[in-house]
Amino acid sequence: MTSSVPAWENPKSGPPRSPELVQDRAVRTRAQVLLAAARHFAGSGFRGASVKDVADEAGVTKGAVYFHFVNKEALAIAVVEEHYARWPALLNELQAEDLSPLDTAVEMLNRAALAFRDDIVVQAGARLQIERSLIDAPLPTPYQGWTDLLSDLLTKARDEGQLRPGVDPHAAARVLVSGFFGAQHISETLHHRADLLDRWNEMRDLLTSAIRA
Amino acid sequence: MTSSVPAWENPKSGPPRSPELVQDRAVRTRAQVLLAAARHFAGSGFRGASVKDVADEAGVTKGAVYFHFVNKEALAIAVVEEHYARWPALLNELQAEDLSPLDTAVEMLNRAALAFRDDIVVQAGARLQIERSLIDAPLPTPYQGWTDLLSDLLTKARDEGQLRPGVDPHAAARVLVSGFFGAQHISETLHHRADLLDRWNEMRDLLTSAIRA
Amino acid sequence: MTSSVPAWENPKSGPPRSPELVQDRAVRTRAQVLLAAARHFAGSGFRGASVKDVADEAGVTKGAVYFHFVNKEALAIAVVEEHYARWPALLNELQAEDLSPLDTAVEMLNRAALAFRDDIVVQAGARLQIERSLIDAPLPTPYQGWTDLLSDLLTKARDEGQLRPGVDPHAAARVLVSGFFGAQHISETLHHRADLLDRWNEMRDLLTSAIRA
Amino acid sequence: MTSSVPAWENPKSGPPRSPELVQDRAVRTRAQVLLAAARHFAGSGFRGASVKDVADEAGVTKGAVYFHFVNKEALAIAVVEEHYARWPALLNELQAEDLSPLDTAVEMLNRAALAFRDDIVVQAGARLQIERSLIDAPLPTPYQGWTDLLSDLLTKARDEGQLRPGVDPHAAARVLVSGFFGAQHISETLHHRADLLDRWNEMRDLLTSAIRA
DNA sequence: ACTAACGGGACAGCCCGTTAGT
DNA sequence: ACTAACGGGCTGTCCCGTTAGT
Repeated sequence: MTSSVPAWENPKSGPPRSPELVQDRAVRTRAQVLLAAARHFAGSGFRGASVKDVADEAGVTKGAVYFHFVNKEALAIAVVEEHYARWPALLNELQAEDLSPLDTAVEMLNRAALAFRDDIVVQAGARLQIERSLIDAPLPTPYQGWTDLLSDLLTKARDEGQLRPGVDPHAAARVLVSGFFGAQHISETLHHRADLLDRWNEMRDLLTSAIRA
Repeated sequence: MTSSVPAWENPKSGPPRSPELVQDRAVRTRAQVLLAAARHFAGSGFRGASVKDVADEAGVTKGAVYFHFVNKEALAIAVVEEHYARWPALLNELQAEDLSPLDTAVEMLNRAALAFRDDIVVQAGARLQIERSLIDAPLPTPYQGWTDLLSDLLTKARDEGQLRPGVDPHAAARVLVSGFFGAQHISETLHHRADLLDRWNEMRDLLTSAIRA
Repeated sequence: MTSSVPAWENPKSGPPRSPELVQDRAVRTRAQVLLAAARHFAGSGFRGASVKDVADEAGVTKGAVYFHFVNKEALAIAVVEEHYARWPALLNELQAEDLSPLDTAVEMLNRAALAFRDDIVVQAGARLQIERSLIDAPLPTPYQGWTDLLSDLLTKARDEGQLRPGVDPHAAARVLVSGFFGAQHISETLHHRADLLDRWNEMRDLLTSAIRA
Repeated sequence: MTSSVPAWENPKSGPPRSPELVQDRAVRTRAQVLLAAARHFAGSGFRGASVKDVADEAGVTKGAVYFHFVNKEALAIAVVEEHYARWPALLNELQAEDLSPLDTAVEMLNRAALAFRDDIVVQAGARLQIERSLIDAPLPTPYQGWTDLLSDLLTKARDEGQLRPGVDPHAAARVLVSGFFGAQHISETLHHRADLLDRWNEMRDLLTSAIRA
């Protein structure tokens, strides 16, 4: 009853971004810079965050930042990729729990809501995606991975008779993604995501009542 | 069966701000600047659009811009207020059509979708609201006017028995707003709003199937 | 016996570079900046002279510099054009003296030697031309104007029987230009142009003894 | 009839600087770096060439460059010294051919023209000398070695009656040097030295016709 | 009511040189 | 003998806002 891994954006293996970076101090520095960048990008956006701010918060100089990242855009890309690296990991966890496809889909979003509330890298990635037109570098296409994943799971759900007749799995997937990101964004704008879970629960309950058989 | 005008953000529309602005060249210049600002804010965001860009597109110098607007933030505020001035007008139109409260609510959103697709001022206002944390000036609280309006209409609809039992009008209003803005934003990000109407129709159909009695 | 004006690099009219720039303070500022730029370019070269240095010496800020010149390259171009504006003026003077073509050619170079020794703009232009490969902006082709002018004059001189038989006017013109700039450059490098006139006289005497009939 | 070796700038050529550099990998690395530096200095000048560029082209890291050369200036000095090491070698060759002093002088310059056209180290050295004021390190005085050599040879030529009466050997030497470097520089600027030999032949023919008895 | 001109301050990006590490 | 990593500093550019001038 578990579903196979869908095509997510970043299927290539994890930590060792570049084959070098052998000194362990370096990986620590890089991680610090990345985290500092996430904090500032999340708080001030791409233009609002200066490289010096990031360097200061990371406790290094700009020279060190530019050793690890060729330019500011590369910093943004790294943060966004770190954001996307969260979801395959989360899916792996869930597949161990042996849920139905529909429950897997909903639970993925439940956990994602938690991540959006608590994980600064996830928040930064979301904000950078919103500002992607200001960043002249090719970020991964947003929402696509989520839409594909949910389409896949909902198609399986339909095949197993879990969906109300007449519900198109692909349309439902798009609606779930739009609803999730809309609720998340408005919660962030109005209440710094303090009510994110409540808002998502509201959204989820209404949508599932329309989708579930 | 028509519903009263709700508390919207900007009820103080009316005539031009200062009486001496009635000189016709000045008002024309002001309008040109505002339109140019809308275009650049919509396309490049608040930080990405420079005052010089706006002035050039309006065919005036920066000095002229600063004659009409004390600073860049004032420009943004003016655009956002122009955005919010659209909705009371739209509501007035609809009330002449004598629809039920639920249909009024849905039709408001249908027309708003058209405005988001076609009206540069509406688009600019939406983008500025998304970037509101970058603009250190008090923009009107976003989403609130829409939520209040829809809450009002849905409450009326419930009183008239149009809602499915157990549906909370306030929660449903929040969900509608989140769904609308989520679908709108994703359509803008992925396809420059070309598929906005399709995406909104998908969203609307699923939500109304859960809400309508 | 006077010769017509040859095709120099910059035959377009003089001072009013751009149609605007109406305030007289502005033309003064622009001239100050240009002179300061000439001084620093002559002394430190294109890369060695910073825009801040130039602004400081001109007594303005970088912002003012960038109002008059779009970028550092534009500053260099302006200096070089100012350099080239010297020669048509000089030629005009000489034509009033009714010299033979050959004497006109030689006297042009004599006066140019004085200018290279005393005129900071001429010196700066020469240096920038030497460093032209570092400046990614299209400077006027160097040496060409001088070669064309001298070719023209020497051709006239040959037609009047002033040249030793077998001397090619074009080759002689190229040799004169190379000899002049070589002597000028070495004098600058070794003695800050203190002995420029002596070196040029040496060069000129030897060359004319080979050229003159 | 052969002439003795004149005082050239860099008589202390000889074996490698420090005895422990004889480790073969080190000398190879040093040579690679020097060649890479010559290429970049010739193409981009002293300021335009970055140490990182040089290191990359040499296939090593900046640290390796700084192991062999204390700073960027030392790199430039090494290239210039390598440039000057060419001429004594060339003179030695010529002295085996048993030419007259005047022919030796002219032939030295003929061969030098070939070197300026083909040898990147010679080109780089020439360019660095032109930019010497930007390099705050004491480069050997340029042109002096050539002038001394030619003065010596022309004095001998005069003593042997090869010079036209009234020609000062020292002045003629200075003129030859100026003419050579002027022609070389203009050929480089206008045609990337493609016509260097033609231009030098022109110059040489005119000058020798004025000098030779 | 609007323009030309200017001030001051930031920011991204590089670049030279050094040090920790091997 | 050489590399990976990092520090500090500077420069060109741009941008917001103001003032002199008309």
